[in-house]
Amino acid sequence: MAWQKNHKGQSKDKILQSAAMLFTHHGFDKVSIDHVMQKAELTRGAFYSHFSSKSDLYAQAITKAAQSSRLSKVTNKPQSIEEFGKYYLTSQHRDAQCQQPCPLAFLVSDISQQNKQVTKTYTKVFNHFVIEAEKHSKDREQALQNAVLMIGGLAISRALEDKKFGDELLQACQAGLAPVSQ
Amino acid sequence: MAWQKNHKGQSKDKILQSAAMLFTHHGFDKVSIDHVMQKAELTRGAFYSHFSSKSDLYAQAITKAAQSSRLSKVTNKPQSIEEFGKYYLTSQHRDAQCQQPCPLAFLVSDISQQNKQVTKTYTKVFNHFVIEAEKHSKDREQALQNAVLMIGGLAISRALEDKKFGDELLQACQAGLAPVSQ
DNA sequence: GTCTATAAATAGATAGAC
DNA sequence: GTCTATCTATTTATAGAC
Repeated sequence: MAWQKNHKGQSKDKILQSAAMLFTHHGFDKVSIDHVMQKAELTRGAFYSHFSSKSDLYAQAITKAAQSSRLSKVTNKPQSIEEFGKYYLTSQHRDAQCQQPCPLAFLVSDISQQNKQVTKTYTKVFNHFVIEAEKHSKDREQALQNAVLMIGGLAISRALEDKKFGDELLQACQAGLAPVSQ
Repeated sequence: MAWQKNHKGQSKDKILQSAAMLFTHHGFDKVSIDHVMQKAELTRGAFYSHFSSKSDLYAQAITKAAQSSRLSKVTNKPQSIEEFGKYYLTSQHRDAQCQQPCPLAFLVSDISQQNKQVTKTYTKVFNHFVIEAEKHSKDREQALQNAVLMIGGLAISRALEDKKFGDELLQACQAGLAPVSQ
C-alpha cells in the first residue's frame, strides 16, 4: 500500500515538474497534455488519474513552479532589495537560461484568461513575493512598487525583440528598486 | 479603381479593428481567425486576401490597437506623469471596460511566444510609450521605470483574483511614478 | 475580393484492456 | 495506475465557384 501510494505520488510529482517547466516557458495554450506526459515519460491516458483537467494541472503547476524557482529556496536568500534585484533582473533569467524561471513574470498576461482556480493560485504566489519584498522595503507600498519593477520589468524585457533595449530596461529597474531607508 | 481599392481598404481595416480588440482582450491563442472574420462581418475564406497568416494579422493588430488606444490620441494628452498614471492605472482600464485597452500590458507575456515580426512590433510600440514617458520624466532611466510601473502594474493587477488587492497595487504604482523634478 | 467547401493537423477528454 | 485506441471538436490554411 505504501509503495503504491508512493508510486502514484512520484508519477504525479513528475507530471507537475514537467508541467511547471513547460508552462512557464511556453504558456498555457502552447503546451499540450501530450507534451507534458511525454516529458514525464508517461502517456496521455494516464493523465486523468492525477488531474481533472488541463486547467487543474495549470493551477497546480504554477505553485510547483514557484516552489522550484530559485527564489523560493531557503538557501541564498537575498539580504537586501538590491541583492534581490541583481538576482532576479538578469538577462539569464529573462532568456530562461535557468531551469525554472519565475512564473509571475513569464505568465502574467496568460493568467487573466484562465479560471478562478488559476487566478487564485497566481494571487497567492504573488502575495508571497510581496511579503518577501516587504522585508527589504520601507513599507508595503514600496514593496508593491518593488515587486512591480521586478516582475513587470522582467516580463516586458522578455517581450522585446531588441536585447540591448531589454538589458537597458533591466538595468533601469534595478536602479529603481528602493531599499529600506537607513 | 478607386472604389475597389477603397473597398478593399475598408475590409482590411474592419478586420484589423476586430482583431485589435479581440486579441488585446483574449490573447493570441484564444482568438481564431473565424472569430475575427465574424466580428468583421466577413467569412473565413476572405481572410487570406488581406493577410498571409494569423501571425501576420497579430502583428498588424498590435499596431492598430496601439493607435486606437486612447493613450495614442492627440487630444487629452496628459500633461504630467501623475496625470498619465491616473489615466492609465485605473480599474476600468484593467477590467477592460473601455473598447481598446493597452496591448503593451494586456499581451506582454503573450508576445515572447511569437515570431520576430510580432516582437518587433511590440518593441516599436513600447518604444513610443517610453518616448512619451520621457517627456514627463527626469531622464531616460526614470522614464523606463515609470513605463514599467504603469504597464507592469496594470498587467499584474489584471492577473490577480482579488480585486481589492489589484486596486491596492494600482494605487501603489500611481504613488511610485516619479515626476520631473521641479 | 468574397463566398462555400474541405483538406489536414492537433488537442482535450473518454473507454476499456491489462 | 498505466497503457492503446478513439471520439469529438476546433483550427489553420487552401481550392475553386462566382
